[in-house]
Amino acid sequence: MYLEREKLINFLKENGISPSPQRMQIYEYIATHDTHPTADEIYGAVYKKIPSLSKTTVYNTVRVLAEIGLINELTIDGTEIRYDADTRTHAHFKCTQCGRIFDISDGFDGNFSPELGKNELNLEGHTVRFKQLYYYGICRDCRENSN
Amino acid sequence: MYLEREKLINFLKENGISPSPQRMQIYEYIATHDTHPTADEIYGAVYKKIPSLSKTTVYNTVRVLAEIGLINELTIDGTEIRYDADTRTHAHFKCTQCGRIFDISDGFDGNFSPELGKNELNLEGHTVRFKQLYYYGICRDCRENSN
DNA sequence: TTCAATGCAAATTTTTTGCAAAGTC
DNA sequence: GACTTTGCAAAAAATTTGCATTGAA
Repeated sequence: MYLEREKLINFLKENGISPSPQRMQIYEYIATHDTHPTADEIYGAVYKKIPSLSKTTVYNTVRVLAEIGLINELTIDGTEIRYDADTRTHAHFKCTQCGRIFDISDGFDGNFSPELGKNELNLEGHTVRFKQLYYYGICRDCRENSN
Repeated sequence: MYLEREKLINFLKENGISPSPQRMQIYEYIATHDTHPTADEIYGAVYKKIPSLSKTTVYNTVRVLAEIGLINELTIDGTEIRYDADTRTHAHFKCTQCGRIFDISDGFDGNFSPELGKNELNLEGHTVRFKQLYYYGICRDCRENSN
């Protein structure tokens, strides 16, 4: 589902950016954690492997990775940006109690077109490049724990 | 579509919060501007009518208004929260060129259930209270101006 | 006079910017 | 050697917090 090392290196090179250890590790961390980490969380984890890492590099890298479409930015929170290496269109659910963000494979009505993101669409005269669907509520765990 | 003065006062009182001039003006500003203003923009505008206004009061007020459901928070941007007094479920389109945010009356596929927000829904075991659909792209004006 | 609401100042959090040092082709 | 990438430090932007003052019932 996510790019493996070989393909990642090629994809980066095709887009004119070099596969530095920092970039490889940052992408790998995002791709292997479905927690939709923030820049700070990415930094905290990758720092253990590359102690010289700076937050500036994390911010630079996630911007570059988002620009070439390797990851998506999630703005489900108003005050921090989260990153997702699963670039197939899917929705997200945020539990307002525990704060966790869950992937939702499809809109609840079965109509959250999974093909968007590849094709441009026209919406009331505007050209759509991308969309995000966010749900908010109480997750299963929090609901059951409160019983 | 938006609460007029009388109803606003009653609604605030019903929810145990007093209809102070600050709260009235802040709600009125959001309700009469479809620009989805940020706290800073609200402050800049309401400050002209209430020069003693502080940003803390703006932040306090928008939190309270959101809690009682008078306004919605938009997190279409990752780094700032915008406010919308139209609490009917509808989508938003953000132009990545000019930065403006447009109301979209309905999802492009006609299936963005307008009744959500009133009824709770179950989604893969989680309890949904609220949802937001955000589109990103180039607005009509920007597209035509670039020709 | 009690409690809620406001406002100032400082602190916190997230992200961005300027620039020098290090690495790459 | 030119160009890219990194990392530090400082700045900027958005939001929150502590607390004293004001205002209303």
